Amino acid sequence: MEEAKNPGAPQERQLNFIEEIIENDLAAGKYESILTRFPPEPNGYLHIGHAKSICLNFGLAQKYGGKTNLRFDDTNPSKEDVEYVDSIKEDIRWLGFQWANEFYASDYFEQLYIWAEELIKKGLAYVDDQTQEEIRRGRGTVGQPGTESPYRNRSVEENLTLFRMMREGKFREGEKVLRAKIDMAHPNMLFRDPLMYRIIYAHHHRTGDKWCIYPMYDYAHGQSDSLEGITHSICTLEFDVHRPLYDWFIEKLGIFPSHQYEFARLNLTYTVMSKRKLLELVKNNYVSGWDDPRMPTICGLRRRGYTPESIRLFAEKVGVAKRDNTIDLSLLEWCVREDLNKRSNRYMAVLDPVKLVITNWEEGKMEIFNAPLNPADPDGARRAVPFTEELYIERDDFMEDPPKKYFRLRPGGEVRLKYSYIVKCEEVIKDPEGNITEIRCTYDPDSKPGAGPWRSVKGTIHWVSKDHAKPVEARLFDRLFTEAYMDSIPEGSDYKDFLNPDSLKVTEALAEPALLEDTSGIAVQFERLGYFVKDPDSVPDKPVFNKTVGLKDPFKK
RNA sequence: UGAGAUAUGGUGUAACGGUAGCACUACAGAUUUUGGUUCUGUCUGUCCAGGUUCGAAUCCUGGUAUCUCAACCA
Repeated sequence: MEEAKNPGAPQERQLNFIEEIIENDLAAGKYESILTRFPPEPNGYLHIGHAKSICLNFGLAQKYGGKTNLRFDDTNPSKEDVEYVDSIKEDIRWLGFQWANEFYASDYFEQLYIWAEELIKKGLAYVDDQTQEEIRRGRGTVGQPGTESPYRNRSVEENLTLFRMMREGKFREGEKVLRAKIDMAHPNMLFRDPLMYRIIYAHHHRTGDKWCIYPMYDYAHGQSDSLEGITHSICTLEFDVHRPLYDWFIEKLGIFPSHQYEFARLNLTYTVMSKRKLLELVKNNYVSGWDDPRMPTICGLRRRGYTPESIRLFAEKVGVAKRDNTIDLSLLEWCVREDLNKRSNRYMAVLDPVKLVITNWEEGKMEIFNAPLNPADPDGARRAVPFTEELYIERDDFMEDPPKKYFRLRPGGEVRLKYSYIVKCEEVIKDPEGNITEIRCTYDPDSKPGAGPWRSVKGTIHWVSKDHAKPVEARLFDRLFTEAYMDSIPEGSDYKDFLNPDSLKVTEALAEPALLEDTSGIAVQFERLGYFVKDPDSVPDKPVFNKTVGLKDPFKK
């Protein structure tokens, strides 16, 4: 006998580069335990890209026995709102994570101010009177060095006085800023005397009107990390240019040396991932809200039927690296199917019903079939499905003139009604316009499951009993809601038509009204999922509107 | 002709000088009470050019491409 190459040993998952850094730090005794943080700005809802970051930060802490803080980066009151902090907290909890502390950058405004005065006293910061335009010009370009501000060499005393007056509200917005004094010719643009404070007269969602000067990101983030004792401050790639400045403030202040590490942010095919654009979709009513099932937001995905487990699985599958990436949407879809398929209950529902009458059925008779709630668990819970003379089936499960490989119902053909009898189509009834209104069939009494030998036919389709079925309200069916939307989109329409809520049409029927409350698994029953909002800026050369997931399209090609 | 970052199949991600592996996708076959699920198989890859070495995705040199940075956003 040949020996197995890898006897029983499951392959260990490779460490990503951040895990490697952490393991090295821990091994070297640099830290006793790690502390990470998730630092959203409360200016929008979290999306699938944030989910990657959340899973990374919280996941790392879990893996290495550390903790994670939630810190709202609320340094710009003109863009932020409590609505967003509430939704962010809800989404993180829903994803299954618990933060050790809930902090706000605004908690540190006083300390940050004290440190600013300290830097002024060290001659490392100054108040600049230049206009925004002058500052911009003075910064130079990527190719050319900047020029120093005429106010750059004020005395420490004057700077201190002016800065205090800024805090006291003695100046108008834009009149003065506090800048770090570094190097106007530095090759890294961020070192050309970056702004530390600007004047904003806006109501802050937490500090109210206490402040009229607000720290910039670069002046607030590193120190906030430091104050909390964050060991590994993980952010996306575009901040890598900021890292030297992050380190500079920490070094000049001589405070706890948090370190920043960058990974590549998530991009998904066909998916808008910019907060700005998502906000636009919401504000202009192209979608019903941040939780519209077509949105790539966490709450949108939730309404669409995605589970926390599936999103966490996705985050694990996409990996963590430093190169720019565009993940194929099919991976996300695979993740829900993977999760839902093995544990969700199944019910039959008909989206676009057409009546099917059993002509040789005893009038008034009802038979109850016993079906598994989850076919993957045949010994588990079961449900009762009533079968009567009049049924509904899916309109596209019947074709009068089917193509070669069509397995479902056709004139004279046979098909199995899932969990029940085999029926044969004997007659098709149409209205004057030629639309099919009724399909008349005979059933084979010997094909009853469990009674007699099993007979196989090529097709099996789902159905509901007409008199037992219940119309379903769209709002109860977020998953189908999406599907119904999708089916009503005319081919070639651009995204604005695509987003027209008036195009909604839902005509489902469900066998067991009592089960309405539990809609888990509906998506899987139909083996279909919808799509994200297309990027408004992308050219719709290849629309993906009607792609069906997991169910092969027999008419393709 | 500034600085920083990154280059491995269609898409992601491993391999840390020693057989380029895994996942998604696609395709093919088997099983199947939905064409789903499950199982099996197949296709496609080291940015380029030199060099070091018995041996290079990996080290060296030189190119090339892509991304980020010139907000009183984060």
